[in-house]
Order: sequence, then structure tokens, then C-alpha cells
Amino acid sequence: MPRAGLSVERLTRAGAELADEVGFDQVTVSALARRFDVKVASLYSHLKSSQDLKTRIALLALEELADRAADALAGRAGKDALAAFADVYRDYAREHPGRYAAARFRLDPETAAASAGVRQALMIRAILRGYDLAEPDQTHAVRLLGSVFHGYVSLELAGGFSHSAPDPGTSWVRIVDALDALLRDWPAPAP
Amino acid sequence: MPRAGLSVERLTRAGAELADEVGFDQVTVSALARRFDVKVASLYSHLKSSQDLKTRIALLALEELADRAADALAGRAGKDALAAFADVYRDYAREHPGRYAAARFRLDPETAAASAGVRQALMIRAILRGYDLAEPDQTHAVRLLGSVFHGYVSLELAGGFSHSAPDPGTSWVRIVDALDALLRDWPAPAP
DNA sequence: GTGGATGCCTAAACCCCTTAGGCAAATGCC
DNA sequence: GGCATTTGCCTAAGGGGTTTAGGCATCCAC
Repeated sequence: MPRAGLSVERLTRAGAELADEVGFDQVTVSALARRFDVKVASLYSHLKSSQDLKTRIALLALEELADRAADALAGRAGKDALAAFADVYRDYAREHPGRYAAARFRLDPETAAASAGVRQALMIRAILRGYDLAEPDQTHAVRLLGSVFHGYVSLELAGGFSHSAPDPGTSWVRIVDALDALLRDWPAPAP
Repeated sequence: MPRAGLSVERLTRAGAELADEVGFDQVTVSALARRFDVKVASLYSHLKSSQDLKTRIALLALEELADRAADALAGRAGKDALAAFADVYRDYAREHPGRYAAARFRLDPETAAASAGVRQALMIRAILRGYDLAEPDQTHAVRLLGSVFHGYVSLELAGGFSHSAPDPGTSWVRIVDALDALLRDWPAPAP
């Protein structure tokens, strides 16, 4: 019987595809084994556990997202950069819902610290350098942007905006406009 | 052998408590049966399925959230109302992380349409009547607020802001300030 | 070619979900 | 209070998913 040629990388990529097809929480070691026409136990020479598999898929998704964002940001600044980043985020989630869900998978702190998630945070901070925000307002703004991007995309994916006008793409554009305006004129603390 | 006195309501409440203790995705029919010291199969005279249980917990959480929000909104308008609603959301998620996660559980469209989720959407629209927004801007704003509230709370719960200054409560206040300012001066579409 | 490392296998234990069918406790009717 | 019926909880059993232990065949290096 010839060997299947498994490897952590192939398994991770296949897991990511599986996630996009059936949803991240349906990604299972068993399903992956079926996909490679191999017995379940065989995967355990490559993966430590189901958790390990999910973590790897999450890291892959975070990488891909950060790569796309870096591409999109090249040569842009200000609102251009903000809109580009925002679109990367939303588009990625729509193209790869399973991977996007994976990117939200809870990692333990040290794994998270070593992930491409920090690159994303740095890029948001870079975008904010196009606006005039001193600390701690910059951090508040980072958190706001992270919340809006994640929140919107996750509500849209969950079907929260479906079948209702105006279409989600339009709201997205207007929300990015609004965020740009807000960042240009960030209010002082309320009295 | 005396009966345990199970009922759909008791099971749902216990499920919600369990969710807060161990996380919503650790809520399982088996765990619930253990909690009542009863055999697993016994729960199936009360619950159709594991999915059914989760749906019921989700509906409970949506009700509780809507009730709290309605209380908080009574007699308030404008920024007061906005801040009160925002705090209800964040506080509920911090007090009841499992229930909050349950409230994000994906319901099928008709169940969602009959849930307290629509009450929440109506309350956000009511808050926005304190600002001067015509359609379709009001809808854009509803979506923005929903995204920020959900996004922020979910990032905070996921530990995204932990161990980093400024503390998440401060950012929350400033973000609500910023949203208020933005709604008072909602920008026209970009050229 | 042969030795060793590696890859995939069988086997088995454990946990969760779900259905079918049975006995006993609660409920209601007289 | 006695009896029938309903209802609730049980045992039994099948189907997945996860994970570990141990075996044999394949692949690679020499």
C-alpha cells in the first residue's frame, strides 16, 4: 500500500479548505482523515491533537490576512489605507468564511503573541499615523477599528444583514467614511 | 426512585448557568444530565436535541439582554441612552460570558425573527431617533453600533485587550463618546 | 541489499448524541 | 382510597469524534 504523503503543512491547508467548505467548527480530525482516505489515527503522527490542528489553521488564516493587508497597504496612507485595510478584512471573510472563523479561534497568549495577529495590530497603528492621534487616544482608536471590522464582518457572516436594504456593501463604505471622519476629528473626553 | 423534576425551563436555566461556568461550547446534554444526576437519555423527553438546548439558552440570553436594555433605556435619550445601552451590553457579557456567547448562537431565520433580538434592534433604532439621521443613514448607523458593541465585547472577552494599558473600561467610555460625536455629525457620502 | 527511521495501520478506551422500548411514579377519575 | 392513564426516567444500543499503544510495511541512506 503506497503512502498518502501526509505532512503538517498539507493537513493544515486541507483543514483550511475544509473549514471554508463546511465551517470551522465542523473541522475535525476524522473529516480530514476521510479527505485523505486514511485512517484517523494516522493523522496523530503529524498532529498533536484536534486543538493543534485548529490552532494551525488559525495561524495560517492570520498569516494570509496579514499578507493581504500588507499588500493592500503598500503605497497608501490616510483614508485610502483605512479603506484598503477594511476591504481586505471583509473580502477575506467573505471569500474564506471558515478561515476567517479560524482566525478568531482563541489562541493561548504566547501563541497569539507569536502569530501574525500582532502584524495586523501594527498595521492598524500604522494606518492611524495618518491621523493626528496621541496616546492613549491612538489605542482607543485601534480598539474601535478592530471592533468595527470584526463586529461588522462577523454580523454579516452570521446573516445579520441579509435580506434587508441597503445592501451590506453600501453600509460598509459609509461606515468606513464615517470612521475616517471620526479619526480626523477625534473628540476630547466628555466633560 | 423519586423523580428529578426536570422541565424545559429548569434545563434551560441550568444550561445557561453551565455556559457561564464552562463556556457555551462546553454546554452539552451529557454535562447537563450529570448536573441533575440523571441519565442522559432522560433529557430527551424534554429536549429535542443538543441544538434545541443551545437554541433555548440563546433565546433566554437574548431575552435577558433585551430586558436589561429596556430597563436601562427607560427615561433616557440621546447620549445618555447610547451609553446606557452600551454598558448593558458590555456588563452583561462580562457577568455572563457563556450566555453572551449563546446570544451569538446562529439561529435559523424564523426563530431569530421571533426572538428578543428584534427588540434589541428596535431599541437601537429608538436611540438613534435622538440623533438626526434619515434613512438610509439610520440603517448604516444601526449596523455600525451593532458592530462596535458586539465587536468590542467579543474582543475583550477573547482576551484581546488584556494586560495592556489603557484599561478596557476607559477605552469603552471614550469609544462611546466618539460614537456619540459621530452620530451627531454623521458625514455625507464621500465624493 | 540491508538497517533504521518513518508512516500508516489495527485495536481499544473514552466521551458525546440520539432513538427505542420498558417499568415505575405521579395524576386524575370515580 | 383504588384504579387507569399519562408521564418521567431508565436500560440498551448504534453512530461519531478523540486519543493512545503497538505493529508492520515502506522508504531512504549507506
